[in-house]
Amino acid sequence: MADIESINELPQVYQPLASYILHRHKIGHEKLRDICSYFQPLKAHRKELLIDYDETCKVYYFINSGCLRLFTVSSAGVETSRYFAFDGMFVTALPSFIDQRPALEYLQAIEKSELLVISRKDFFQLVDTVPEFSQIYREILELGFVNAQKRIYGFQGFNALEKVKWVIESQPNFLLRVSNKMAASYLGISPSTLSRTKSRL
Amino acid sequence: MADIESINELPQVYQPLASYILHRHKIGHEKLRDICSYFQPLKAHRKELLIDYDETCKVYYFINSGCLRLFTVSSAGVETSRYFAFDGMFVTALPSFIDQRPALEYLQAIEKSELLVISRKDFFQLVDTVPEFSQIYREILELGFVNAQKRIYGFQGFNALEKVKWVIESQPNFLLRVSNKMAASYLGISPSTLSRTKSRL
DNA sequence: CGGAAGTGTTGACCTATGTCAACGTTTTAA
DNA sequence: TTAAAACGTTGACATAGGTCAACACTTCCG
Repeated sequence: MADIESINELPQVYQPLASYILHRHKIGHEKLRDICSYFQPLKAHRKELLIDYDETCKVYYFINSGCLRLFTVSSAGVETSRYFAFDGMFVTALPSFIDQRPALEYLQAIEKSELLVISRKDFFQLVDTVPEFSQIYREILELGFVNAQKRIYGFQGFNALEKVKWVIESQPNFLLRVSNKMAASYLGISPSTLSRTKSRL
Repeated sequence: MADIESINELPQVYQPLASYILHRHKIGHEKLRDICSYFQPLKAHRKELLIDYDETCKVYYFINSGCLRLFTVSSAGVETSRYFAFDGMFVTALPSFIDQRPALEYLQAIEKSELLVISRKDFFQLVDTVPEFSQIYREILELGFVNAQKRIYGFQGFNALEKVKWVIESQPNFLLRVSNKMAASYLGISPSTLSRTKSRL
């Protein structure tokens, strides 16, 4: 049980990440420590903007606790929520992170959050030198892809009621954790309609 | 220019794939030949089903020429088109391919198509043994993820006119190559609305 | 503690888009 | 080659859901 013990040797702040990795891969605690050493703890307060619209994204975030949201604002000033990431998940403005072009979206903490940050340079160095981490990145991409697909297909031709049922089904805590307004902008319906729909469940 | 010449040494049927790889990576022609050797040519006729709903997907396709479509059919019998892949693109029922569970979608050739097929086993063997191919898989996933995101955000809150403009902008040949009915089911609008919208452009 | 700002809910009304049907044209397949 | 099926377009009509406004409740912050 060396791997399990090795979690406890690590500083508290790395335990969610260590747990994330060990949950997916057999990995020695040396390597685990090494991976963790590239991540810096960071606290973000409610509503803090982590990536701005024109910014090129240079880091990846892991969420120890809290919630981050990716969103855009249309020319008419309407916010559209793209994605919500919760405790124990990786998140960044991925297209910008990959291509090093302006994000064209915002990344924001919507609750007080405790994060780990890794620079893009270190991230890809881990990807290129640690097979287990390369595998983790692959899994993040696979999961991201599959989730994006699910979202498209979950929405395609669905009416408001079906969308709400779908989100309750696929992310049971979502409506409890996220404000109606943000949830509505995620589901692509108006707050009024979301409110009316929930009352009819 | 050994790499360029090496394309011409390969059988005709592998040239689009070789071109795809060389376009993205420096790679010796030995390795290139080796990669190609895992792919088998396959012809598909118009409307041929390559993956069925309950089937677990065991292969990846590369399209030499033609067009493949991923779609589902609702309980009410309504088809929803999920994705169209054209010449020079990789495509499969990815969630099923990754997790080896039933596809829950159909993969169909909508034109007479010339394909290359690689088995899942060989695919992942290449991923695990050829760094360039691992990189290619990563790029497929990244692109797939980014495209899926673009599609979500391209659709979020857009009306019919905006969706049509968006698809013309992001995939100029799409409406020329795909029937109105399928295009409509991809855009999440009715064929009537698509027809009316196009006449108003 | 108290005023201000933000949020959720609900009603009234309006509009974009869906449904259905008719019709001519194109494609399919024997 | 031709009959049958599928498709694209268009009109008439129905409706889900958007917008806007009012109001109560909660949260924020000086």
